[in-house]
Amino acid sequence: MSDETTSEKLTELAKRRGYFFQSSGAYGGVGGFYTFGPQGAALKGNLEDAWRERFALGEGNMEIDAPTIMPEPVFEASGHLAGFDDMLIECPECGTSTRADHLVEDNTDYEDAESLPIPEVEAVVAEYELACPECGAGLAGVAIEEFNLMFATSIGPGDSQPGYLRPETAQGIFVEFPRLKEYARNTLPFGVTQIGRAYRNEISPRRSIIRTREFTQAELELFVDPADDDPDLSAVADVPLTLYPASEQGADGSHLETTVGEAVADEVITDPWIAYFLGVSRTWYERVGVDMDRFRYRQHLAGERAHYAADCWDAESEIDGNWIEIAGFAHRGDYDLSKHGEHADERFTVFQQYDEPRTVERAVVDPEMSYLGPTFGGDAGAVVAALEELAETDPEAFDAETVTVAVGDDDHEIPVEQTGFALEEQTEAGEHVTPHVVEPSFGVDRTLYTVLHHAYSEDEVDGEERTYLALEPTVAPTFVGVFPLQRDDDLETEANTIAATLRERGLSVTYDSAGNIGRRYRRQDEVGTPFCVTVDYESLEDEAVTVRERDSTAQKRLPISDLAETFTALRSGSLSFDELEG
RNA sequence: GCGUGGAUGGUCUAGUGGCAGGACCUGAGCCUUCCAAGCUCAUGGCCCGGGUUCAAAUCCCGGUCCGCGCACCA
Repeated sequence: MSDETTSEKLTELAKRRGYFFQSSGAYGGVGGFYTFGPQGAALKGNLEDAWRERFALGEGNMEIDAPTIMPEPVFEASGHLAGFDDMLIECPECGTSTRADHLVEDNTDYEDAESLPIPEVEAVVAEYELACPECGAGLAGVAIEEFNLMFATSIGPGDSQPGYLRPETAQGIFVEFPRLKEYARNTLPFGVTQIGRAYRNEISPRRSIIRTREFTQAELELFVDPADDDPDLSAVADVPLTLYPASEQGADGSHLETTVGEAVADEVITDPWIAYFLGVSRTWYERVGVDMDRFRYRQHLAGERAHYAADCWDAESEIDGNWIEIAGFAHRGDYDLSKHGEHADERFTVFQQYDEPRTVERAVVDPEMSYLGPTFGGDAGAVVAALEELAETDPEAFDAETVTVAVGDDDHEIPVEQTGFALEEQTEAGEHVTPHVVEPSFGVDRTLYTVLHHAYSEDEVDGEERTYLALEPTVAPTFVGVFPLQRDDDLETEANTIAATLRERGLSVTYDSAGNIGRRYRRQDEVGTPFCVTVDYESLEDEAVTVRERDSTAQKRLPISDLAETFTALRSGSLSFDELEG
C-alpha cells in the first residue's frame, strides 16, 4: 500500500469510474453538493432497495413520499426554526466566530440563551462585558449574526408564505400523522418509512460525501403505544453487537462485545425497541457489505442527546481510523406528535380502546352563568375555565362553602352551590393516546461511502497489482460483464446474445470487447462487478462459457442455458459461487 | 466562518515570465485462444475574474472549489 489513504484513492476512483463527483464542476463547483454518476446512482438505488426490503416490507411498515419543501409553521412546531438557528458573534480583533448563546450561557446565569431574541442576547453580551474566548477582546456592541441551517425559500409569488427545504425527512411523516393513522385503521403500533432528500446549509461541508448540504435519508418512524407495545426480541436475541456505551467513552474506554439479548438483560441497552432495531440493523449492514470489524454502536453521552431523546445510539463505521456516524437510533417519546398537536389544527393522537369499558368517577362543574356573569363581568369566562381546571386537579377544594380561584391578579370567591360541582360516573371505552416514536434514521450517502470504502481492496494476480471493489453481489451496481474472448464476429455475436438475454432477466450487464481479456477483467474489478462471462471458440461448440468470480478470480465452466437462473440466485444471495458445480 | 496548504488533459503528475511535457486511462487499427503484454495512430489540459508586463498557466489582488486544524454538526 502507498502512503495515500484509502479515502484519497477511493475519491479518485469514484470520480474516474462514475461513482460520485463534485457537482456543477463546469461552473467551478459548489460546496457540499455531489452528483452520483452511473455507478453511484445504481449502487445508491440498490442500497435503498435493500433498505426498503428490510425496514419497510420486512417489518410490515408503509412507505410514503412527502415533499421536500414545507411551510414555515411546520418548522415552528418542530422546533427547527428556533433550534436550527445559530447566533454567531464575530470577534472584531481576531475574527473568530463564536456561538453567542453558548457564550452567554457559559458566562452568565442565563440557562437558555438560545430562546432569547437576538437584541436581548446582544444586550446581555454588553451588560456582562463578555469577551472573545480566543483573544479576550471585548464583544460589547458587536452585532450578532443569525445563521439558520435550513434553506429558505418562498412559496408562490411574493414573500407572503415562507417555506423551507426540510432538514430531515422525519417531519414529512409527522405532519401527515392524522391521515396515516386513519390509513393504519387507528391501531398501534404502526410504522412509516421514507427515503428522500434532506437539506442543511452546513457552515463547512467536509470530507467528500460524508458531510454535504443535500443528502439522502432513509428513516423509519415507528409509532407505538407507550403502555402496551413491545418488540419481539427473540427474533434478534442472538445477534452479536459491538457496543460503545456512554460509560466506556472516557479516556481509555473499550468496546463491549455482546448480543442483543445479553445487552438488554444487562441493561446496557435500556429501551427494548432500540435494542430490537440495533439487532435488525446490524444484520442488514452486514448483508450490504459493511465490514463488521469496522462497525459499532455508540451510545450518546448525556449532554449530546437531543432534547427529546430518552436514549440514543448511533451506528458508526470506521473510515481510515476515524469513526463516522452512519445511522441514529432514538426513542423520541411523544415529543414530535405533541408539538404538532399543539400547533396544528388536527389531533395527533390515537384512540386506544380498553379491553373492557371502564366506569370512572369524574369531577365536573356546570357553573350557574346567571350568577357568574353579573358577578364577575368580563372575568366570568376565565373563572369558568379556572373552575373546570380546579375540578380536575383538586376536587376536594369543592368540599368547602366557597371555592376560590385566581384570575389574573385577583382571587374570586364563588359559593360552591353556584359551581354546579358534581361527581359523575362516566363510562369510557378508551382514551386518546399520543403515540411514542422510535426512530431508526439512516444516512444513505454515508452508508454508500462506507460500503465502497470497506470494499476497497488491493492484491496481486500473477505478479500484477490489482485494485478491486469487493461489493456484495446484492448491491453491486453492475452485476456481470460479458465478453468475447477476442474480437471475432462469431464470438461477438454470441456474447451479445448472452448479454441481451441476461438484461431481459433484469440484471445489470455490461458488454466489452476492447483490449485483451485481462484488461477487461480488471476494468470490471475496479468498479466492483462480481462476475464476468467469457465466450470462447469452444462455446460455439459446447454451448458453455467461462464464469469468473471477482474476489478469487476463480473460473467455472457453465452451460449458457443456466446463466440467467444461476445469476439471479447469486444476486439474491441464495447461492454462492463456491457452491456452483463447474 | 477563521486559519492554513493546494488547484496543469478523464486520472495522476513534471515544469518554467517567452510554442505546456510525461505516465496511465480512453478511442481506432494490428497482434492475441482467459487475467492490465507489445506496435501504430488519435482525442483531450494550465480553476474563474482583475492587475503588473512587450509577453502571465507562472508574479500580485480578489473569488470559487478541495484537503487539513479550530468552530459547527439542532
